[in-house]
Amino acid sequence: MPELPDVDVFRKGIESKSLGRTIRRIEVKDRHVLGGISAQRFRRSFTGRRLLSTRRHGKHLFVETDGPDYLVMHFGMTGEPVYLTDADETPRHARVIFHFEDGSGLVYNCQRRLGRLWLTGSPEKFIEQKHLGPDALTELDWEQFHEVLSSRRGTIKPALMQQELLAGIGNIYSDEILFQAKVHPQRRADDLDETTLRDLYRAMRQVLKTAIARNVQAERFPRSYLLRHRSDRGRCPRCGAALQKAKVSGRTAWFCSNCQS
DNA sequence: AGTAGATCCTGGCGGC
DNA sequence: TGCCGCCAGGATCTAC
Repeated sequence: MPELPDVDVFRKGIESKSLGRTIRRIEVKDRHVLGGISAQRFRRSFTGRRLLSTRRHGKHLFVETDGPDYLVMHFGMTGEPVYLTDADETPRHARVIFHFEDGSGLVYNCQRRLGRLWLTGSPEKFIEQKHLGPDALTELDWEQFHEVLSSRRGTIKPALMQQELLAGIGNIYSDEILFQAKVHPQRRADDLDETTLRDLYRAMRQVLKTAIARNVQAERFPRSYLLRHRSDRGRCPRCGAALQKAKVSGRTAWFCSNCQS
């Protein structure tokens, strides 16, 4: 579930709660979440290091340290950072805990264990190795967006979600963007005319920015957003019709068949 | 080239 | 009440 806006909010949280702190000790409670690195190597790389800056690319978060390695975080479906003061209890699904010298802590919490932590010497190389496309909000301009999608022969929804094409959009926000742009999730990408693609690009930027500005709290989102209504008895906030649910390339897509053509 | 389907993963929920 | 199976969905892999 953590998509681009969620990860950006996580990033800001880490900035304000953990930046500048020095790691005194690292507890790897579940080595399963470490992406192909041993717990020893992971601890050795980051113990004694200070957190210097953060950066987000799509759904990935990079934390720069004063050592040679960046910490890379991906949150899967249920991952989140949790910030501890010395009095706080460890959350239930703590997988890795960074204890800082001032007594505070940063927990990588992840219920379903689909998220991962890595280390990398270079975010650019990491992005390249993972074949991630440009960040949907900060890197993808209209020309690139047009180029990527106007030649796609497949369905629009999975194209928006494909991280190799553009990075950051998942199931929830692809539905929202398509709804705002009034595009049916099952339309072919190369079938959309220039104007519709423009609408889609504009909706993408507007939705992502709004979600970040509202701190990804659904109750603070505009009423006109699909996000607040995607449930079995949900109605379209625009026309009032019952929302439809369909499997589109293996994912549940919510949409309004009246508004989205 | 693109999609479908299985897999990984856990917990909540519907159905019987 | 108790248990089974389904579903959520991000990413990755295989098969077509």
